Amino acid sequence: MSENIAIHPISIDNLRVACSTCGLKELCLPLGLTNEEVSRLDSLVSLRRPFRKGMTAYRAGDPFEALYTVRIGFFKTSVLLEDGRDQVTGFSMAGELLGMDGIGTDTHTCDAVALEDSELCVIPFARLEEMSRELPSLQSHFHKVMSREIVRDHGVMMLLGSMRAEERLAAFLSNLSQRFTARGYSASEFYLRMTREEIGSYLGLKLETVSRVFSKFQAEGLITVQHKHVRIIDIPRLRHLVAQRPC
Amino acid sequence: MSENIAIHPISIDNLRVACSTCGLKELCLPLGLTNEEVSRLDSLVSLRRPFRKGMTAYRAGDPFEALYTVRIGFFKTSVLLEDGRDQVTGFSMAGELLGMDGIGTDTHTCDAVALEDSELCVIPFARLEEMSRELPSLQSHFHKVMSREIVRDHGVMMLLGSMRAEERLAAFLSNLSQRFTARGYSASEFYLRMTREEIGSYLGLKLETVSRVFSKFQAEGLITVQHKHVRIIDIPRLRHLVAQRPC
DNA sequence: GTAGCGAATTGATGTGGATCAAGCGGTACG
DNA sequence: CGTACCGCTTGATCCACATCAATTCGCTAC
Repeated sequence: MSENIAIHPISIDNLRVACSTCGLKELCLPLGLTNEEVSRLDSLVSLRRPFRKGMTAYRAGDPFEALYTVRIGFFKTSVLLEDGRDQVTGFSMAGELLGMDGIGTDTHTCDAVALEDSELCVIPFARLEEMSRELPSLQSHFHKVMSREIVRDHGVMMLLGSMRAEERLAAFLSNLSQRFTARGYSASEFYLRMTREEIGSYLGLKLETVSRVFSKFQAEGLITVQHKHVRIIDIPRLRHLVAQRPC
Repeated sequence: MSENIAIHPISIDNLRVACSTCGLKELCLPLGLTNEEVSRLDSLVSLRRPFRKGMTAYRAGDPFEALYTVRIGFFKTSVLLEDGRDQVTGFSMAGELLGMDGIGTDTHTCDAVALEDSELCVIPFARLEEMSRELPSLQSHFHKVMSREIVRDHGVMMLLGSMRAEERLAAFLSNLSQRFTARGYSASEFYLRMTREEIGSYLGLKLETVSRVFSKFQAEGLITVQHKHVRIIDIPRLRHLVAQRPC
């Protein structure tokens, strides 16, 4: 790609990534680094890849080479059972790190699929390890990101293991709302990028149940839903629904 | 406890840890390091702490300072919901790393409780990060361990989100069997350290259901169970039960 | 020994969410 | 412009697991 730099300024812009000028700096890998450190990251994160809706960033079984951060768009990750059942393990939005499942065995163990037209920054993992040996704050931040992924997974286990359908969906909506807020979007109004079936898979419910609970929440004046468009009317009450006593 | 060090030589022996002479070298943090590197670890992992059954290594909310590896014994980790419901997120046995949940926020997010008299090695985290900047193979191995924890969590999500009770218990037993094998114990015969209720919490089932499925497996000649003692009669068939078509 | 208690088993009954089924709205495409 | 298909909603029925309840087992204490 470097041969284009001098020739096509526009595609340069597309391919050249600079963490130092990226709007996601505060959410993404550079978090907590000094300006000087961030500019060193620029040499590490040198490639950006576009994905059309439905395209796969990596699949279970693919050799692991790089981590990815979501620059634009929305991804789901899912694991497969031999018999075809699959389980959505997460949804990733701007600034979030993708691909950490591959580090342990040098092979990816899940699929990452774009839920809308998206763009990922590519972070060659060997170089990330190298650089994090030199930049303690990068090392520290990377460890924190992995740890938070573990904690998030524990939250999902809690949800799947001991919450009822309504609590699960309330937790899901409330989590999305928080993450949109952190990105400067509305806390109360957003478009779902995933289908009812994908939500259901993530929450351990069937799509019909997801749909019914949406309708119930709407009937109770908690939210309005029209297809993918959700508006949360009463955020405190939604939060309160999570972790309610079983009756 | 430190006031005893100079006084009772025996307790010194108890407290001094040497990875280089530890039988768990092949399972634990030193995995993949050269002898020379392992001896550098000895200075890092300088403390061993005993726990009686029921004691807590750390609780949600505790400040995070160190990781732990299980030297002897068995731990469970669990997260709590405000209303008192709790979810067992994992069981840890010899050589496994504990406490990674705390890295992300410098605060532990779950409880770790000894299920039998146990011993943990203490790994001050700041020093682990320091040393892993100097020893690439330690860094790499630590990243792999964290990644595998994420992958394991995905497996549990799969289990909780899309398996039936029998598949869950079969997966659980088969996983225990594998881990005991890796530690040189029998693959087919072992003692459960946890109660039916703890198994149930981990698997998203009630203790009565766990008990019933145990009985059913026994009636089918798959295993024998007597309280905590389990003997797997037909390991291939047990494996086959996991990820069976839904009917 | 036996009293007391927590863990486990087993049976009877209840229910939350799955499954099956029908219909609708939106949209891609010939 | 109509047709086909996908995603979603909603209703009727079913069933896997939860819940409630009664014993039993095995351990610890005294």
